[in-house]
Amino acid sequence: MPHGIRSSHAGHLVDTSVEVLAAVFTVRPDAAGRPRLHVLLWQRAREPDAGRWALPGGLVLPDEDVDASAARQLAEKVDLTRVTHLEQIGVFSDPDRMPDARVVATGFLGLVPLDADPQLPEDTAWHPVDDLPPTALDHGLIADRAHRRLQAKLSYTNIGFALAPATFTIGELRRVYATALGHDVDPTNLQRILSRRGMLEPTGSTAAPGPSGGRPAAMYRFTIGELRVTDPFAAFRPPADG
Amino acid sequence: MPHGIRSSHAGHLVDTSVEVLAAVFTVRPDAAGRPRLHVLLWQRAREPDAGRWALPGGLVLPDEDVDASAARQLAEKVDLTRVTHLEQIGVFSDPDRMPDARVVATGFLGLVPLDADPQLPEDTAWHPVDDLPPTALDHGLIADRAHRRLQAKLSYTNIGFALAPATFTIGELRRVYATALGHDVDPTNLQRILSRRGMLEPTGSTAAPGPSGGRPAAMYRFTIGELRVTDPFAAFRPPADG
DNA sequence: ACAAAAGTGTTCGCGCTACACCCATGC
DNA sequence: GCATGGGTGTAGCGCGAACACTTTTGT
Repeated sequence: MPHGIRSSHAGHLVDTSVEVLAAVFTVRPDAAGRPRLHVLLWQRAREPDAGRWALPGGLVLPDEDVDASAARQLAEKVDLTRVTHLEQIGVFSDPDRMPDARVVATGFLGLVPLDADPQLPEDTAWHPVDDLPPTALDHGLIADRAHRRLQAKLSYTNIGFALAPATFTIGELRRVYATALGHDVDPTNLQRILSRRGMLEPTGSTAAPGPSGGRPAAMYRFTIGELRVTDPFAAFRPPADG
Repeated sequence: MPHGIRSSHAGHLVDTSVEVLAAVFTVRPDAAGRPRLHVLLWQRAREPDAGRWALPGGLVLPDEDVDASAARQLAEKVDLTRVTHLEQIGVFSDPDRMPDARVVATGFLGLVPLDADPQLPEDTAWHPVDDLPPTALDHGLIADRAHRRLQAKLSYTNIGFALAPATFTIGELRRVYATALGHDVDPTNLQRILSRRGMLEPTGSTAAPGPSGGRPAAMYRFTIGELRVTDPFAAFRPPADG
């Protein structure tokens, strides 16, 4: 097929370029010390939308695909190396999403575990998802879509592994799930559902109790370190025998 | 930000261009008269991959987003106007997916109802999904991903509306679901599941019985003509009261 | 009457929620 | 002992699969 677009649009010459933008989520304590779901944003210094907060990302290079590009730019630009999950959310391609340039963006959902502590650049910070500052361009929309994808996948996949620390107690895992979902989660059921699905494994060791005592909690880890669909069909399953 | 990529790759000058490719499915009888799930393909006349079968699509124009572009190209190039559902599947961006040009493709899942009868161009035809001819480039991969997305969504959304005719009997709808899923479906359960979810509505009229008799079937239609998630959460539902 | 096709009723099992109850530790 | 937090047991229920049974037509 063709060798690129170069045509007139609204009066000036336009190339189509391709960028990636990642909404990277993690669970960590907010200013008040309560666990919240946060997104990584950096504050734009230049127009368009100078001063507003943007998702990390940038142009895709000629020798990389969009997935590799997203991983690379998170590592290079905001020093995120422990991105435990990264998946495409969709293409954002409104012709007017950026002024004076045609840039088609691939949006990503990224996840960073609770026990990672990346050194963020000066202009970069975690922001609670339910209290975002003014966002640049369509980045708020992308973050919202990614957030909803995360919430949905917590139910029918093992995606929690990517938010949880390497090992954890059921109570800690409960707080991660409750924070990401935005509502309380019963630790009993969390235990049993993930165990039945074969996603949870005791490490054998136990955590030290708090200052006021309490039974020491058993430590667990996820058995699988990549996304799996654990609950594929609700209705219209294939019949029992062949 | 930027004004397009123009850089050296593997020795020659490359622009990044953006195309859409749609895997459009429909249920219709095959040569032997049995209902099968088909994909729309056209046979390439030129290199690369001349003679192989390709998904319909093409370059995105400067003043349209990718979704509008996919709809437009299906209407213009293969005369598909009754595309009842069209959704993004993902971005296919391997740097070497096309020789001598950098083209990033957005893949789509498209659906055409059973009672549509588009006039296809000469080089274009429906092909059974489980018996595809040699496909061009990565188009087979895109079709496969779209097919799996369709199968998954039949379970937890109302996406069947986009494959079914405007009105139908439960038996006809059963054949549509069974064909798209690749296994038999119990008409009793199909009825009740879709009815409980509020997706099905009797028209009041009935279909004429076959030549050998039988109780005349009631006609139904889908209540909603766009995609809805009807079965959102399996596990970790929000608690009953606030 | 009989065959054919549609629709209804019923049983069963599984998975998830909710909640009561039992266990282990620090003070 | 008692408070604190972790883990176990269990009842209930909603949903879906499977299948027997009834209804309505044509021959």
